[in-house]
Formats: sequence, C-alpha cells, structure tokens
Amino acid sequence: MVQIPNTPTSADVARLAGVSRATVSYVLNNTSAVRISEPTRRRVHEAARELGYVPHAGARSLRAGHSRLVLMPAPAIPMGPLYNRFINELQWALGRLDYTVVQYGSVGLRGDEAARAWAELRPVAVLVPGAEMGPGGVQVLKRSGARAVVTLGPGRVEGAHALLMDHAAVGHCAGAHLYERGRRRIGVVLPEETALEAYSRPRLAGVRQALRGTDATVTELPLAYTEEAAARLAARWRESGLDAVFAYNDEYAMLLMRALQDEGARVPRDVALVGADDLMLGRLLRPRLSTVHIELPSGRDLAELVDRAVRDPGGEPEVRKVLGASVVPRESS
Amino acid sequence: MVQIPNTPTSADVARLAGVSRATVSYVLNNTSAVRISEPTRRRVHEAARELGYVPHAGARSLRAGHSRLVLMPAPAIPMGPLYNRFINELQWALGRLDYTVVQYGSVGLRGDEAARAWAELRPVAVLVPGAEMGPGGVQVLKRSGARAVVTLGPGRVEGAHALLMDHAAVGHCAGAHLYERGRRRIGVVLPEETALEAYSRPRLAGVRQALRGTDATVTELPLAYTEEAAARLAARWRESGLDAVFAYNDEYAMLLMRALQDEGARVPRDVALVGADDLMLGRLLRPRLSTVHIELPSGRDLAELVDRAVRDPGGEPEVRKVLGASVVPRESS
DNA sequence: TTGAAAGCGTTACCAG
DNA sequence: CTGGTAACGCTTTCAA
Repeated sequence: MVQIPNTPTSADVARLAGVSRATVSYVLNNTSAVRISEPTRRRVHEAARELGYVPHAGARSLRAGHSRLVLMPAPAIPMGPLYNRFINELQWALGRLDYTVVQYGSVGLRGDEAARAWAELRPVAVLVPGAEMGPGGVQVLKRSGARAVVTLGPGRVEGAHALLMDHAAVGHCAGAHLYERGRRRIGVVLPEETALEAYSRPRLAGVRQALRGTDATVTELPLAYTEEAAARLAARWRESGLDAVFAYNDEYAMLLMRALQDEGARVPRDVALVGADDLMLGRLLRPRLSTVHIELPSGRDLAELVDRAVRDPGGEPEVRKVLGASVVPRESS
Repeated sequence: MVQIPNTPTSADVARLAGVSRATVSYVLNNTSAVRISEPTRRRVHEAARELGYVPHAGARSLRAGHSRLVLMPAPAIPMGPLYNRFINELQWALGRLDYTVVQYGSVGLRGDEAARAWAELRPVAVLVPGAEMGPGGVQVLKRSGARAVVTLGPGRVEGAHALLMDHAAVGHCAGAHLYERGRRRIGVVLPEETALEAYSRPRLAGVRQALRGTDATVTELPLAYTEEAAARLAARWRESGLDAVFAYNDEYAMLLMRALQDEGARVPRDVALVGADDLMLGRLLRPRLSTVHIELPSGRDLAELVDRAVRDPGGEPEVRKVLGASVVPRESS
C-alpha cells in the first residue's frame, strides 16, 4: 500500500485509531475536562506517530480565536553579541511559557505598512525593537488581536508597553567619566550609517547633558566605518584641539584609535578614548580600550512581562527603564 | 457609535460596503477571472481602510491548502556581519517574490523535535542553516506540506536541496597559503564553544588536506574565547615549535596575536597568523591580519532557487557548492 | 456583475 | 466515556 504523501490531519489519525476526531483532539491536547481510557489514548498516540501527524497551527488559532505566536521584527542591522544573547534568552524563556517566537524580517517595509504585514499572522504579542513603529502601527496590531505590544527602544508609543532603552545613559556615563579625568574638549563620533542614528543621537545627547553647565565643549564627529574615513578624521586632529573622544561604540573606537596612533597621537596622553559595548576585542588593543558596559534586561523578565500583558490585555501599559550603563575604565582614558 | 475593538473580518467589510464576502475577496485580491465594477471596488477598498481590515493569513492558507511562509531557523550563535548581510538580502529577495520570511528561534529544541515545531506553521519552504537537521526532519517537513527544504551547511541531507558551504575550502586556502610562505609546523585553533564545531572541524580538515603528502605537520590548538586561555596557549609557545597558526577566524586570531606578542613572539617572523572572515578590525592590528575572505552566495540566487523548488516540488534536489574562499594576504603571514 | 454555499483543520459544546 | 456537529475567516466554484 503506497502512502499518499498528503498532509495527515486529525481526521486521518482518528480513522486509523478507530475513534472520532474529537477524541483525537482530547488525547493529543491532554484535555483534563474529559477522561479517555488508557487503551484509547495509546491507540491515538500510536496512530499519530505512525502517520507523522503535526497539528496545523493556523487552523488551531482560527478555531481558538488567538494564537501563541510572539512576533519580533528582526533588526536590519546586526546589534552585537550582547543584544543577541538577550534575544536568545528571551526566545528561550517565552518558549518555556509555551509561546512560539518568530522573527520577522522587516526589510523593505516601513512604518505602518510593516505593522499590517505582521498583523496578518495574528500574533498574540509583538515586540518591536528600535523606534520604527508609530501609534498607528500599534492600533493596527491591537485591532487584529495582538494582546500586547512591547517596544524596546528609546521612547514610548501610545498604547504600547515600553522597555525604555535610554541610550542617553550610555553617553552620559562616558561624558561624566571623561570630565572627571580632566578632559574638556570632547568629541563624539557619530556613525554615518543612518540606521544607527536611533542610537547615536541619544548617546550624543547624553554626553551633552553630562557636560551641561560645565566649561567643557562637545564636538560632533561624523565618521563612516572605513579606514580612509578614520584616517581623514585623524589628520584633522591637531587643529581640532580635542583632548577626548567618545566613539559611539568599541568598533568605531578601535578604528579611530588606530588612525590616531598612526598620526602620532598618544592615547591617552594626547587624547582619551572611550567606546561602548565592552567587546572582548577592545581589551586586545594597546592601550586597552576604556568602554561603557551596557546591561540589558534579562530575557526572563521580559518574557514574564509579555506573559502578564497577554493574560491581562486591559492593564495599563507598563513603562520600565531597563538599560544599565557603567564605565569600564581601562587604559585609553 | 462605539467601535467594538473586535478584529474586523471580511464579512464586516462586506457588510459596511453593502456587498457579499465573495465580492470583497475578489476586490482585495485583484482576482482577474472576475470583473467588478469600479464603484464597487472603491466602496470595498474604502470600507476595508475604514475598518482597518487585515486578512487572516492562517485562514487564507487553510483554505488555499498552502502558505507563502518561508521558515528559516535562526542560528543560535551570531554568525558575523557577512552572514547577516546574506540573510537580509535573501529576505528582501524572497519578499519581492511575495513570500513571507520568518526566522524561528531554534533555542532549546533539537533534532526532529524542532522540525515538528516548524511544521506546525505549515511553511511552503524551509531553509536550514548548519547541520542540525537529519533526513527524518526533512521527511516531517515535506509530509506537512513544505514544498522545498534547503540546507545551508557542510553536507547534504536526503530529500533536501543543498547549498553546500564547504568550510574545508577555508582551511584549505589557509593551509596552502602558509605552506607557500615556507611554514611547516602549523597550528590550527579550534574554538572550545561546541556550537562552532560544525565549522571548525571542516576548516581543520581543509588544512590537513592542503598539507597532505607534504613535510608539514598540523597541530590542533583548542582555545576558549578568553584572554586567559589565549595567554596560557601563548605561554606554551616556544616549546611547541610551531611557526604558523590558522586561527579559525579573525576574532580568535586577534586574541591569539595579542597574547603571542605579549609573550615576545614576533609576528610574522617567529610565527605567521591567518584568520578568516575578513573583518574590518583585522586591518587595525599591527601587523595587519592576514585572513581568508569568504564569499557567500547572493541572496537573490538563493531566493530564485527556493522559488523554483516551490513551483516544481517534484524536481530532483539541487546540490550546489556556494562557498568561495580566498586568502587576503596582509602583514601577519 | 454579484451572491450563496462548501470546505480547509481544529476544538468545544452537548447528546448519547 | 465517546461521537456528532458547529464555528472560526477565507476563497472559489456554481448559480442567478
């Protein structure tokens, strides 16, 4: 007998086990309201295994009126090992709570167009990193059944829970640290990649805030992530008169440190340098790179927040500050 | 009149527009087989916009018998900027072909258990990076309606298309290069993180293959990604008698180079060093780090392969070698 | 050109 | 304890 490779349904399982579809559902979902005899259970499980039966998530959520799907737009730019660990932890924790976590590539869609695409999947919750969603988007998602929308980013959005990742704190740390070290003419590297502006602007603002009311000055230093750009920036060094730089993150800091050293600048004597993200590689430079260590929330905590929000969709949107920043002084500052 | 925030269905749109559900479907899907009057189309679109109607992907695919969902398990470990760009390009290209691409966190599931979880979403195609899926998994996916399963990894799996990313080629390059440079006692760094074994083993094998039949020797150098581990390895340097190292990738190479230099070893005079991945940061070291540049396939090509496979599910599984590797000699070798 | 109805795979209710 | 049945939202014949 040739197996037709049609997708087996619960009806097929029922037929093979000699029971009704309802019974199959009861057995496979361990429905506690109904008691099924042990032999029957065994027959059903056996049949399901034999056919390679896999339930149809779409049909299930159609029937149930809601899914267990948690949608998380994938950030277009790689966010570094730290953020990656956070995401993995979150996925794991949500998995433990029996949610299905899925990352949706948001490339090419923008604004509320993206929200509509996501809404088609009828997620029960949506986690939005960055600042790419407006109130309209939240509206669309909630209207289509999302019981919780959580933003992970610099600001809050009407109707959504917010995990405030205030990158100004990162800049603030760095600025205060450099001031303490006696630096007064401070440059701040701004990556030219526009996708990073959502983070670089707040970090710059943080530096400014830390130095407000002091005699220190802040200079913006736009920089593309290439050796040539770094060399050009370093060449203008002496005339700029800066005595310190906060370099957005460790990668830009490493790039700039090299270029400065090639120009003959002594780090930290002539110019202090601070990065951010606490990458392993920063420790390999000579001098070792000072950096701002960033603390993300634990994935378990966020998973709990999501779960609570899903269970109580009416509750007030929760707003929580979650980004910890602290200077790790090493040798470059 | 208070809007009940129930998610609007096509029936609601039909009611508001004063037409039948069928008409709504025709209009919103631009069905060419049926001609709908312009005023009606307008009324339907208007009603849909007003209600914020978003179609239910699950219901649609239930009816259609298949989805437009392409599933891609997200690798548990960050794969670097190169791989990231490849993924983004792929998503964009598949999006152009009207597929919905989704990354499924595979954390905590393993083997065919994962395949079953994926199958619940009834994807029309599955792209599996790494070597985590066996023939059983492919079977499960195909049985549940997947028209194409494509593996991106070192080997091929029965029943699946394969984009062979032969990391032995990376090691081969490096080995041949070091031999050409006159090195004969060659160490190969093997990261201790087990998740990387799928790549480090083939790279080691490639080095071995490049040196087979020569007078050169190959020594395995297990190394954890910490400064201490690197220092320990470097301390055993003199006695080991090695004159070259292929360091798995640029990050491990940078770590080791630093440790070796701190031990007083001169690079490349005493020991040549080659990394892989061609990271920007490798250029910042002194000496500049030699590396193996890896060329991934274009996302557009893969998107086309997927599309073809979906349209012709019966076709022979396609097997294609797609990983280009070439040495970028700089100053460390 | 439009409408009625069937059916995709599930599960929950209600009879037996 | 088990089975029939209806309903979830959508598309697609078929009939008007």
